[in-house]
Order: sequence, then structure tokens, then C-alpha cells
Amino acid sequence: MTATAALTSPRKRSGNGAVRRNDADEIGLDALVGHAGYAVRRFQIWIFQDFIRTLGDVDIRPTQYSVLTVVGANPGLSQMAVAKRLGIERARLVHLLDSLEQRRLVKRVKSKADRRSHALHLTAQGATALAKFKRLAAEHERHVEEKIGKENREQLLRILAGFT
Amino acid sequence: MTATAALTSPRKRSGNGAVRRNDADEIGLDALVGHAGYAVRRFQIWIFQDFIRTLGDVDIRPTQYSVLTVVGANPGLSQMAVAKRLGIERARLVHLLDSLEQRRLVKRVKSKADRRSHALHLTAQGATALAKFKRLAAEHERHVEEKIGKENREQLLRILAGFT
DNA sequence: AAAGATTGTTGTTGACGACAACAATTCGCG
DNA sequence: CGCGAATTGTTGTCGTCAACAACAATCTTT
Repeated sequence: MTATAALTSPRKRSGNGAVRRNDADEIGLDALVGHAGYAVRRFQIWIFQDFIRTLGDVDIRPTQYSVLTVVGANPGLSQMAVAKRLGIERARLVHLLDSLEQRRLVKRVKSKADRRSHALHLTAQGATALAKFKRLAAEHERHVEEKIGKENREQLLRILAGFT
Repeated sequence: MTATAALTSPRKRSGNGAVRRNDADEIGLDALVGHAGYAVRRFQIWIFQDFIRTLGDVDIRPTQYSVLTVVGANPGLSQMAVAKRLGIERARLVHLLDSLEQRRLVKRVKSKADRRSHALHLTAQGATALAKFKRLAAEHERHVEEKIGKENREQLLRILAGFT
């Protein structure tokens, strides 16, 4: 089960007689191939890069998109509620909202019911912008489908549904 | 397909008559549920937290583990080769190796063949330590299995095999 | 009314990815 | 052969993100 790499193709050699194995595809991952976390991590990096590239023109990153989506679907939520729902630190959400509010996509309304908290709403501008973001995000999702296959993507969503 | 939350359980009310919907399970994610990236991201966070907790006693993080595993399976690799294979910036790998070398788990040997590069090896101490890390990592992997199911984990590894 | 909890905010720390610059060394090509 | 181009390890900066800790303002509990 161990040295997979050492057995196959003839090795390139440099000036002297030393073995060169710099080529990535000859290097075995050993135990790493059995770890879900490694594969998931690599996939997550790929998927975020594609998302960022696909929504590059509108300059929206995955976390910003998730906040806009949730606020759009649940107007009036407090920052605490959004943070809890998305698994974001409330300290971090502060900066995210600062940015989104500066761009006039979201507004913080002082809650009458609980004067500690802010009720979050999309601006009119934010609502139309979000519609565009969703179209681009759907395009990104098609990239994912092309990469891993339609059935695999659906299977993946089913397997991981519990984490949303 | 929209307001899933608004229909069910009776709402808690605060002092006045305002509706409270702070409870996370009442908040809809809207378009987010169809996005693989969101699910993958949440899962990846969960899985890394479990890895870090399970290997907490030995103070090894996922990236460190991946470096040790690859060096252990391919002694003599250059830093560049390891970085490329694992998708790590070579600048970042420098710090990772600094830490691992200080802990006497890895050593950088000046390569005779190419005097620019370092050949990476586990120390004897590093080899026995890695064996322990692998046992703990296998324990972590069982946690994953318990969380999503044996078949689902295998399915996941199959779907994402291309990213390793 | 007093004690305790919650909300938004600010700040710090550390892991991480992306980039840019640099010296030492090797490689490619004329 | 020799010289310019490329590679390797290193240092440094910048921005993202998770995890904490502290704080003032404001509820809630008793």
C-alpha cells in the first residue's frame, strides 16, 4: 500500500546521477488519498476561485453573496441572527456589512423592538443587484457541473445537505 | 419555494408585539441551498475543526499533516516539489518547514545535485511521530464516517478524487 | 432596582492564499 | 564556452478568515 510512485516510469536524471522527481504526478500522497478532508479542501479552493472569478466583474465574494442572499430572503433579521445562521462570527459580520452598506446594497435599520439590534434590509439597488449576482452564481454552478458532472454535483449536495 | 420558515411553529414574542425570528432554524437560505460551494465550505469547516480537535494533543494541523505525509512517502523531495504537489505556496511552505524543523520532525538536507534546493526528510523522531499522527487521523476519519455515513464518505472521495 | 445576559462594535492573534522582490544557483541557447 | 533566462529558497506585504476578548448600550430575570 506504500510506495506507489517508485515503481513505474523511467526517471529523468540531472547532470550527475541524482534522481529527479520534481514532476508533481510522480509524487505519492500516501495516507492523504484516504482523507475526505484533503479532497474537500482542494475542491473548496477550486470552487471558491471559480466563484470569485465568475463574479469578478461585480466584485462579490462567496461570503458577501451568502449574506445578501439570506438578508434578501429574510428581511429584518438582526446581525446576530444572520451570523448564527451562516456560521459567521458576529465580529466578522460587522465588517462585511460595513462594506455592503457603503456600496448601498444593504441598510441597517435601528430596531424599535430591541434597540440594541439592527434590522437588516436590502436597498432597492441591492435587490436588483442581487438578482444579477444570482444569475452569475448560477453560471458558476454550471462550471461546477461541468467539472464534476451533473449527477455527482447532485449527489454531493445530497450528502452535504445536513451542513447547510 | 420561498418562505419555508413563516408557516410552522408559534413565534416567540418580545415585550411589545414584534416578531422574533432569531432562531436559526427558522431562517431560509434561499438560493444558497442549491450551491455546492456553500455546502462544501460548511463541511470543510466542520471537518477541519474535528481534525484539529482530534489531533489537538499532538498539536498538528491539517496542512502540517499533509506535508509530513508527503515527505514521509517521498523522502528527498525538494520544497518546490512538495509545494506544487500539495498546492501550497512555496513561500508558505518555508514557514511550515521552519516550524516542523524546530520540532525535529523534518530536516532540510542540502542537495548535492542542485545546490539551490533542499532535500526533505523525516527525522527518526519524525517518522515515529507521523505513525502516531496517522492513527489519530484515522480516528478523525471515523468521525467523518459517523457524521455522513460510510457509503457517503466513499462516494464523496470518489467524486472528488480528481482534485487530489 | 440590581444582577446577568445579549447585541453590536473594536481590537488582537494566528492560519492561510496571493504576490512581489531578491540572492544563489542552474539551465538553455547562441 | 559564456551569458541571459529560468528556478529555488527566502523574506516581506497585503487581504481573507476563524477564534477570542473586552466594552458600552440595552434587554431580561428575579
